[in-house]
Amino acid sequence: MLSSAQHKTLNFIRQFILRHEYAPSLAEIAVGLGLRSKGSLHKHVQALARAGYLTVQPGRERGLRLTEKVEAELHSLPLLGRIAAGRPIEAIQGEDTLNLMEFLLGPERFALRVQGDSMIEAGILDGDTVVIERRDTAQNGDIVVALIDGEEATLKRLRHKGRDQIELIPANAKLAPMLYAAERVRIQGVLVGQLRTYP
Amino acid sequence: MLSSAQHKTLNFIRQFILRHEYAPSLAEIAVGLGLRSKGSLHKHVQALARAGYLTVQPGRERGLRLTEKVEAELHSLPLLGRIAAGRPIEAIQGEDTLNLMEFLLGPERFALRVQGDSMIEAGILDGDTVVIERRDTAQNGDIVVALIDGEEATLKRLRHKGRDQIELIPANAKLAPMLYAAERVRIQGVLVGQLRTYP
DNA sequence: CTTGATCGTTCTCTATTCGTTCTCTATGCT
DNA sequence: AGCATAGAGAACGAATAGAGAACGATCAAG
Repeated sequence: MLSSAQHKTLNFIRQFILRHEYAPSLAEIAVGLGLRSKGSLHKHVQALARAGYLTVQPGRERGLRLTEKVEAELHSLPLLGRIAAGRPIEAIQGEDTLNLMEFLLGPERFALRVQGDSMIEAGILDGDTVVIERRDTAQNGDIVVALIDGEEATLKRLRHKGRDQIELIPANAKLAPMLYAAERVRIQGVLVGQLRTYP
Repeated sequence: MLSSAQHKTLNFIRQFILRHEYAPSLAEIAVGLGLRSKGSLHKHVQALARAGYLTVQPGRERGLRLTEKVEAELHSLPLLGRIAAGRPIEAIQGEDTLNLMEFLLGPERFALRVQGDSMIEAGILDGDTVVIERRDTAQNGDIVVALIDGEEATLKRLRHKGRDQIELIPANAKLAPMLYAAERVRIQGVLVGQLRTYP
């Protein structure tokens, strides 16, 4: 495992390479990390090379290369910034890496694969994977996994109607909301995350 | 069996590693647990090591490591199955855990936060995070990060029109496709993944 | 080929962080 | 009471990080 300083160094290098398409010099890393000398930096880089995260071409200027191991073993991706139509990618200040684990993992969470188009207008498509946090209550507007009559499970937006009715609302204009007596509906969990891969 | 204090200690260490990708120091654990000294913590850590939950590299700073078994739990979610309207959750045979790292991480990938609604009909909403794989070519139908005139970056679906024109197509009926001379458009990467969290 | 700026490498020195160990005290349980 | 467990606090030495300077290699421009 990497020390704190090594970790920061590696992340900076990763991000620099993605932005510039060439490796940073030691001095540039030092500036980027707020250091005033590159003596110790050299040690960190060597340690990273020894640990297999990058290769150095000794003596060569900007001779750092990332290994494939990096992304596979770190849990994070460089977060380059914000993209909006019509503007260049802007850096998001204060955030530079996205820790996927922290982003989606947690106690009492599980994943489900979504089938069907009933939540399509909420941006949840057929084939997406959703992350659910196990909970037996939810608030109006939450998207929940609900079990109806102990038989049918479904992913819908929830609304409490009065004291003892529950409405499950699909996000699809073609489908109608469904109204149930509260005792027929058991909430199994609340949607907390979602992910999708593209082929 | 772990004592209450040991359990809290282990949980904190797991959380810390999840967030930082390196181990906490004893002092950091102490702060995290609300302790004012690290004397007894040392005992707990040793006990956890003896019980097989983690290993310590004696003397080394931040020398705590989670055991493989503990770490594997940390990287994945249980994948309970498939959910569709009108049926109970069905197990997906052959798959029972979802390893987030394999799912979205990979070499030459980075993340961007999406701003705007131009891809809303593709299920990409304002505020979503997209995972981009760096590539300079793409196929028809791919969703790409394209740099126009070296100035504007945008996330759109790509279509080659003839030999030297490129069309960038938003997924929003309110917006029109844009046609550019091929040399004005540089492809920076291709969309390979997407994630979203719900509050 | 020569030149000069850039860059990697190495070394020494210093400050800080950190693990480890002890002692002492407080608390809960049988 | 007796015992096990937990925490406070201090002290020590080891590990680590950083500053700063010096040197020689690298590389692009003339």
